[in-house]
Amino acid sequence: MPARSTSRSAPRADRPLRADAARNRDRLLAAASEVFAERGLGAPLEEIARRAGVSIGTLYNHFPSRDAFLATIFPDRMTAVERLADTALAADDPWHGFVAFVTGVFDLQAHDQGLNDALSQRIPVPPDVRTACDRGFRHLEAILRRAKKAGALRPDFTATDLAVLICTISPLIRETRGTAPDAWRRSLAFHLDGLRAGAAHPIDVPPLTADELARILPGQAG
Amino acid sequence: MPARSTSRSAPRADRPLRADAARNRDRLLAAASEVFAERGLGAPLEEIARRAGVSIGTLYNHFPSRDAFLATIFPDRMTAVERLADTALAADDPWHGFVAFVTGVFDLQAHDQGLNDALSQRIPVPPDVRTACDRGFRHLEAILRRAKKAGALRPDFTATDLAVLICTISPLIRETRGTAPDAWRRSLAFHLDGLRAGAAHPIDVPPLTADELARILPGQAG
DNA sequence: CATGAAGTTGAGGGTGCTCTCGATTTCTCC
DNA sequence: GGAGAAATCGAGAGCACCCTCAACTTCATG
Repeated sequence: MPARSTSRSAPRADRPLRADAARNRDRLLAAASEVFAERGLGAPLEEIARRAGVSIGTLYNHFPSRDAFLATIFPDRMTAVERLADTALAADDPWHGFVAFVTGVFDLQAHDQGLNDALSQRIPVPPDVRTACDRGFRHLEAILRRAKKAGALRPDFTATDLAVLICTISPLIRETRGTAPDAWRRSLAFHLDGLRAGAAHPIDVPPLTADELARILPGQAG
Repeated sequence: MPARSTSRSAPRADRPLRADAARNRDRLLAAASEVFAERGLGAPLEEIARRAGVSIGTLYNHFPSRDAFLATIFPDRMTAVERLADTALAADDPWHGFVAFVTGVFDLQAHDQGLNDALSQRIPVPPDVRTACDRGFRHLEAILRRAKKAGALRPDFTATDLAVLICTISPLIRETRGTAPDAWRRSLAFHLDGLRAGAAHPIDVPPLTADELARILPGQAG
C-alpha cells in the first residue's frame, strides 16, 4: 500500500469527485457558510452535517478538520474586505475613506459571526486563513498613510492600533447582535473622535510591534 | 425527616462548622480566588479542589455550584471598585478623577481574569454578583456628571456608554495579558481622547437604554 | 476511648462535543 | 446488469468537564 500520501481515504490526488460526492461537498460548504455565519467558528460540526443532510462521517470524509472548512471558505470571504480597502483608497476624502473602511469591516462582522471570530481571533485559524487576512488588510497601511497626510488622522495611530481596534470592537458586535445591533456604531464613533488629528493628546504607551501583534492575533496582518 | 430546608447534606442551619471543615472551606476559597484570577470564571472546579488539597466531592459539599463560589468571593472584590469610585469623586480635577477611575477598573481586571469575566459578562454570574457590581458602580453617574459639569467630558457620554467601554476593553486586556500587558492603556488613551468635550462630533446612534444594557450584560449597572 | 454525627472521598454516570472505522450503499463504466 | 471502486453511514471511543452518592474517615463530646 504505497504512495497515496495522506492518511486514509482522503479524496486528494485530483481525481474528479463522483457526482454524489461533489453534491455533498457543495452542500457541506453551503451549510458551513450558514452555520459559521450564524453561530461562529466554534459551532459544532454535527450541526453542519445535519443541515447539509449528510452524516458526520461524510463530513469528515470531505473536510478532515474544522480548519479544512475554514481554509476553503475564508479566502473568499476576505475578498469583501479587499474591496472595502479599494473603495477606501478611491474615496475623495481620505478621512471618509478611512472611516468607511473601518465601518465596512465591522458591518461585515455584524452579519457574519464567523468572520468576527476570525478577524478578532477568538478561535484559532489555520495558516491559509491567516494568509487570506493578510491579503484583505494589504492596503491598510496605504489607507492610514493617506488619511494622515491629509491631516485628518492623528499621526501616532498605526496599523497595529487598527488591528487592536478591530479586536476591541468585535466582541461588542458579538454581544450586541440581536439585542442592539447598532451599539457598536456608537462605540466606534467615540473611538474615531479620538483618532482625529485635532483630538490627539500624547500617549506614552508604544504601539504593539507587528511581532507582538502576531503573537496575540496569530491570524491577522500588521 | 422533616424540616432541614435544603436538599441534601448542606451545612446550612448556621450550625458551626467542625474544625477540619472550616479549614477546608478556607482553603477552597483561597484556591478559588487564585484559580479564578489566573484562569477566569470558567476554570474547571477540579483545579480548585486540587489546589485546595481536597477532593472534588468535598468541594461540592461546601460550594454546591460555581455560582456559590462567585457569590462568596465577589462582593469583596467589588469593594475595590467602590474605593476607586470614592477616590475619583474626591479628585481635585474631575476629568482626572474620571480617567483614574476607568484606568483603575481596567488595572484591576488586568490582574484578575475572573473580575474581567465578571465585569464584561463573559461568563454569566449569579444575582449576588450582579448586586455586588451594582454596588461597585453606584457612584458612576456622579463621576460622569462631575466631569461633564467641569466641561471636560463630552455631554453625550452616558453611564451605559461607560459600561460598553468596559465590555470593549476587557477582551483586549484578556488577549494581551502575558504578551503585551500594557496594550490596553494605549487603546484606552485613543478612546479617552474621543471622550473629551473638545473632541466631540455629533453621533446619530443613541446610547443603550439601561434595559438594553441589562439584557446584554445581565450583571452590570446602568 | 467509644460512639455517632459531621465531613471526606473518588469512582462513576451524564453531557456535549470531536473524530474513527468497519459495514453498507451508491455510483460508474464496461 | 454486474463488478468493484467510491462514497456514505452512524455507533462508539475518547476527551474534558460537571455533579452525585454510598462507603469510609475524622472529629467532638460524654
